[in-house]
Amino acid sequence: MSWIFSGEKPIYTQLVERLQLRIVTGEYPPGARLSSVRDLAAEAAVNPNTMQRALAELENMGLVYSQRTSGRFVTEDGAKIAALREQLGREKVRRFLAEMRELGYRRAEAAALLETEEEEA
Amino acid sequence: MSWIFSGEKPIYTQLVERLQLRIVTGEYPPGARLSSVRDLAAEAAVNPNTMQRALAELENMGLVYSQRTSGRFVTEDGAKIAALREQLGREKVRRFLAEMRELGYRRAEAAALLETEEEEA
Amino acid sequence: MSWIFSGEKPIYTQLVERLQLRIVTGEYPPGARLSSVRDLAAEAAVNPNTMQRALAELENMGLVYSQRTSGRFVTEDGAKIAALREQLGREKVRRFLAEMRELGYRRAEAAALLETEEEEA
Amino acid sequence: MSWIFSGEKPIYTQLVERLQLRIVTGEYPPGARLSSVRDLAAEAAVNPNTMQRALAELENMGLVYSQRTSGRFVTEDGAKIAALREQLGREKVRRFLAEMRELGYRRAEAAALLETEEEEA
DNA sequence: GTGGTCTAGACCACT
DNA sequence: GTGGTCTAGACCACG
Repeated sequence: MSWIFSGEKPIYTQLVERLQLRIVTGEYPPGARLSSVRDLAAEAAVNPNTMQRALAELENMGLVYSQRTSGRFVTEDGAKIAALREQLGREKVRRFLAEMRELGYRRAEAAALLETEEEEA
Repeated sequence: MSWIFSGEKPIYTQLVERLQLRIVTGEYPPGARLSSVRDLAAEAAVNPNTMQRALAELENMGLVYSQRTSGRFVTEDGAKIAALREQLGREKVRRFLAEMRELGYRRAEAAALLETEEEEA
Repeated sequence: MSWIFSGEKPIYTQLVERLQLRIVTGEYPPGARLSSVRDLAAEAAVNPNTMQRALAELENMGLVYSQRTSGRFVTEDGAKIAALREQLGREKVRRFLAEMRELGYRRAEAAALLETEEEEA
Repeated sequence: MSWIFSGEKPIYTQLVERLQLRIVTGEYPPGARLSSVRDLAAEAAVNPNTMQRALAELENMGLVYSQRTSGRFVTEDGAKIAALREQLGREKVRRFLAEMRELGYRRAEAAALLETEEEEA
């Protein structure tokens, strides 16, 4: 996953999305310790304050928790992660359907087109 | 349809997309006369040259044709329009699948989620 | 043959060329009487003076001759017409070779390409 | 090669043709870096935007590609260049045959005339 | 410095 | 009035 930002949305928002992705896909597994804010910020080439803000957001959602002394960890609550995964999926689905409707596709047609599209490796 | 531009992509590109949408959805039916370059430009609040560029692009694709004195017209070639509609649809599908894959959804799962999503009016 | 002028060269020059063409191709056969200057001018939608100048040029070349009372006639000298035909042909050939040379084609290659080109009806 | 424009066709079209010629003849070899838009424009004594338009056209055809910061380059695809050379050649041939036909020459005769014409240095 | 985009405003041909 | 072209000049992102 690359750390490229779009300028369209605030950077911290994009950081939240990328980190959610890593959690949801298991790249950051439940219970895993995250790198330090400073290291994550350096890796993403953003200001530490920006990264801090993104992590606070994740903490707010209950996706990560911090222990004063030992750092930040991904939640062990698998259900929460699964729920996030579904929520994000549904958002994508909703946007997809909206865009297809703009093109004049009803859901059935969109689904049909989906079936005939080859899946990449 | 609103004329709001994102700054992400060049304006003329976004103009092309909006106009394609209008053609594909039949808002501009085959054979219909478009407003003049100047009028369309005024409507979209862009420079006439920018609108001209977008229209030239559409002309290149064979979606519209221009007659010296009487204006620009949507192609009467329904197959071409249908092909564009499918192409645009496939692009959406491809991007959707890619995004879902990022979330760890394979196509079958994505399709399943699609089926359970209520379709808006 | 249409009477469309290019603006590139003087109109009377273009008239000369068109009339030469008609003579060379036999559309105006040897000895044939030409329409009056006024009629020809009307047909070509040019000023009679312009047509007059073109005809004078043709007369200078000996391709047409005028009889005071009865009008203008195409020369009966078949050799002269044949010579013109060849001269015009050679001019085309020369220009063709020059253009092909610009593209990096030597004569043999140009001739080869010529052979493989289908002749239209 | 001189930068003289005919007024018959748009300047940017003529620019495209001249540049194609330079590519096809190898004056701009495959992979070669073109001068900057501004320099080429100055050389041809046209507005940079006009030259830009011509270059964009060439880019559309895949004859050149641009790299954000370092400039424009001739394609390395020799086959593409060869194809263009042949296409341009065929166009000349077709026009030549059409003109000869106007003079009453069939292809065989035109070819014969071609053979007897001295090739210039 | 490079390419790329956009605006503003003018002029042309065509009818 | 229509589309089309051209110029002039500005601004941007990328390195």
